[in-house]
Amino acid sequence: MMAIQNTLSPRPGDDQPAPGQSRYGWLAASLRARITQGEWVPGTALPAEAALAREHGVALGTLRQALAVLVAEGLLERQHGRGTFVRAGLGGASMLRFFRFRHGGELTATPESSILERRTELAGPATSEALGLPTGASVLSLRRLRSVDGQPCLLEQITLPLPLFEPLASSDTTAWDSLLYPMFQRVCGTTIHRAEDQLSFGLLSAEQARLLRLEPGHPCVQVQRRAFDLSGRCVELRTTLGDAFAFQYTAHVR
Amino acid sequence: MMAIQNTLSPRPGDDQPAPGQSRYGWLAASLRARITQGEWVPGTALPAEAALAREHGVALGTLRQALAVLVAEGLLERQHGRGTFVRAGLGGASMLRFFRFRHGGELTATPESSILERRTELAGPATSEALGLPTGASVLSLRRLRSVDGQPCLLEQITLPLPLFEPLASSDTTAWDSLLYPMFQRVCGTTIHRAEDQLSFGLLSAEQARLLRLEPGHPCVQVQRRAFDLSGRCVELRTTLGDAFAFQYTAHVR
DNA sequence: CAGTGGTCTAGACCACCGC
DNA sequence: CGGTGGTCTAGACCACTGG
Repeated sequence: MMAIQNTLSPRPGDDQPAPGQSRYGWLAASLRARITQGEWVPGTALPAEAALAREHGVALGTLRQALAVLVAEGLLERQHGRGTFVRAGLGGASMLRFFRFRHGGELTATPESSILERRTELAGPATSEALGLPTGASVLSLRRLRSVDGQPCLLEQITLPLPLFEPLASSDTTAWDSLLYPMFQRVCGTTIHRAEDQLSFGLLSAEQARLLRLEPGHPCVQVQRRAFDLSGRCVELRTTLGDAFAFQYTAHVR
Repeated sequence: MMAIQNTLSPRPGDDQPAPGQSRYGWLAASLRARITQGEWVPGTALPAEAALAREHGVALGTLRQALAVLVAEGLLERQHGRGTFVRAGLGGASMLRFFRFRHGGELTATPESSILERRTELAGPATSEALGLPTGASVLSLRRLRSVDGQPCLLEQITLPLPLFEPLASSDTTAWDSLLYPMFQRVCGTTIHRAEDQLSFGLLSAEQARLLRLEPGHPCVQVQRRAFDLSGRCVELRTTLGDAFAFQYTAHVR
């Protein structure tokens, strides 16, 4: 005998769970879509387990398994007794995980930021490939110097896809926040959810050295970042240079 | 009314689960202990879920939750249809995650190894602290050069606690494997389960440069490793130096 | 085919949070 | 206190692995 589908069909339109997938996997995908499409904004709470389970016509355990997937992905955060929340994006000065700079005596929380240059330009083949843009698309190109106590410490080159970051193409750069990601969120509605940072080593060019107040040829660490939004799309390319002697990072193996 | 304990008491000696802990948490701790004490050797399979659940007098779901904890810790590995296995320790040349060296044209799998020096010495305060040894304990100190195609690439200083690594104090170092961790496992019965690598930057001393066939003052990356066995005890300290221009690493943020 | 882990259910009860 | 997520049970059935 055929399995009964469910006498009261859940959420008209997303009835049938399993082609080749598990039910919780399909459920997770369904919830993921509702999150990335902004049905629940970062920081807000989802409906309770029981409500979601009823809505989708599954057992509590199955729903919990789906939520566990999204928690593991870093999309959700659960708090006992309070609820299930969509996680806010990257907040703090995440480049500081690679460098230690002194502010007076203590370690810095957030360096100051100053935009040296802002240009609209056409993306080269590598850039448009990385950002998933058509060839010849427009991007916003930024050069930025970050300082601690007026002392320059990090030099950055940032590339942003342009239809998306249009609001930043004309606003007053001297009024920008020192943290870009929360501003991306507020001004462009784009949440930076995760990033991949590729570290390598090099020597400063004359111009780079001048901006960082170091000697030409001074050793530096280069961080090449690709940052992704909630839906997994790459929405920022960034190259950061900092004094190699300020470099410090701890990696965990296995 | 008091809860009935379980008419057939499971595993005499470890009856009572919950002081302040969940049952699965306590179960996980119990299984973790049996693993670290060698009841199940790395690579071997545990009894089936059903058997373990019966043995401990818990429901299947609860036992699965306990196993999930140990899987997340990297202690166990589960394979659908095959079984649940104790994971083997770190195997490959894990330092290569930080450097790219060329072997002919391709990237290297495993560099050759040569022991430059082996000494038994007394641990200083920092060393005995890190290894959890009493002050004045003996340790084995190694200096080791690793090469690709006869070209030196990594210089290492390794410190091992001595009662544990006694078999290595006298054996012929020229016969040692190029990978130490599998040898630790085979010869000393110690499994290296995880490690913490602290990266920083520096310049080569004259002697270091000579061994690596670079110039004195050449930029280098220093990896300070603390490696841990299955029970979480630190059993190796290692400092590795390599050409900064060969450095490359990708970090994932959030 | 027998044995393993993976999925799913429908409940009960506990622990935490905030009002 | 009511609402939230966390723990636990006792089953049934599915999917993969190996002989």
